[in-house]
Amino acid sequence: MYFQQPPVIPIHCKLGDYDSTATTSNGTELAMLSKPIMSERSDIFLGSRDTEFFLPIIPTTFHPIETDFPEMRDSHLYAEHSIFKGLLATVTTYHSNPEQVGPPVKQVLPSIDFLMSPNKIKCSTDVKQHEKLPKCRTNPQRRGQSIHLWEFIRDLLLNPTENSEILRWENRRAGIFRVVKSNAFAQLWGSKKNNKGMNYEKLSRALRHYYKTGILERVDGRLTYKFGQKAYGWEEAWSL
DNA sequence: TCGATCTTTCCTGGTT
DNA sequence: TAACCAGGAAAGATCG
Repeated sequence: MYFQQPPVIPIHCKLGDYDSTATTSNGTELAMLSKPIMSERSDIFLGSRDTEFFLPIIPTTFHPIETDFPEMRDSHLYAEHSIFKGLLATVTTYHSNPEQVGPPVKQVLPSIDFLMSPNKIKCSTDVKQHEKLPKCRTNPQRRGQSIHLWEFIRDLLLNPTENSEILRWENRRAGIFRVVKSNAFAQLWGSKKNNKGMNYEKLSRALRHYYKTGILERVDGRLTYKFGQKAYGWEEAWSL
């Protein structure tokens, strides 16, 4: 069963439940789970057993406070909490006794960089959302390496305070960006992929492959690229 | 196991 | 001359 609409999962995540955090461009904090978390129902837990994912740390006022964990298989209940848009991660919810309750339940969660600030959140009933998503290769052994190159670029651009010396927006609204330091850019990608032999020549070739798929578009100017129609998540949150 | 996808690597030739 | 761009070809890695 696959939930097309990303839910907010009302769990009580605390220090020790996650091994790293990320902050979105709008300041939303996310927690990357390091171990399965049991729900208040003993037969269900959220796990990172075969996939990695982030959970948004929702401000209390937006957190759907409930005394019981929602029924994982009840899409109606999930629809009530479907307030995020923009999906990247896949989450598998396991039942502790598969023979008793069936296969894992897969669902999708919002991108770490595509979350809207709480006051910008809009409810959506668009169940087709997930169809726009590319396949997400998630493997715990490849944590941190499964990201696609264009997603890596997008994430760098969405953290301008840390990465403006490497990548910089040329035209934020149009999705045009420029590589400031090509060597540093290639080394950063190489370190991400554990590939010491990466250089800008190779990296740029990979970028040019994106022209065919529509993830990038050609623009004039050296070291300048533009996100294409197939790229998502780079837009400013308030324009959604 | 196999096909699809996404790089990675190497290459030639052209431009800035 | 160095850095970059364009794109073909093939191989590697990973996934479903």
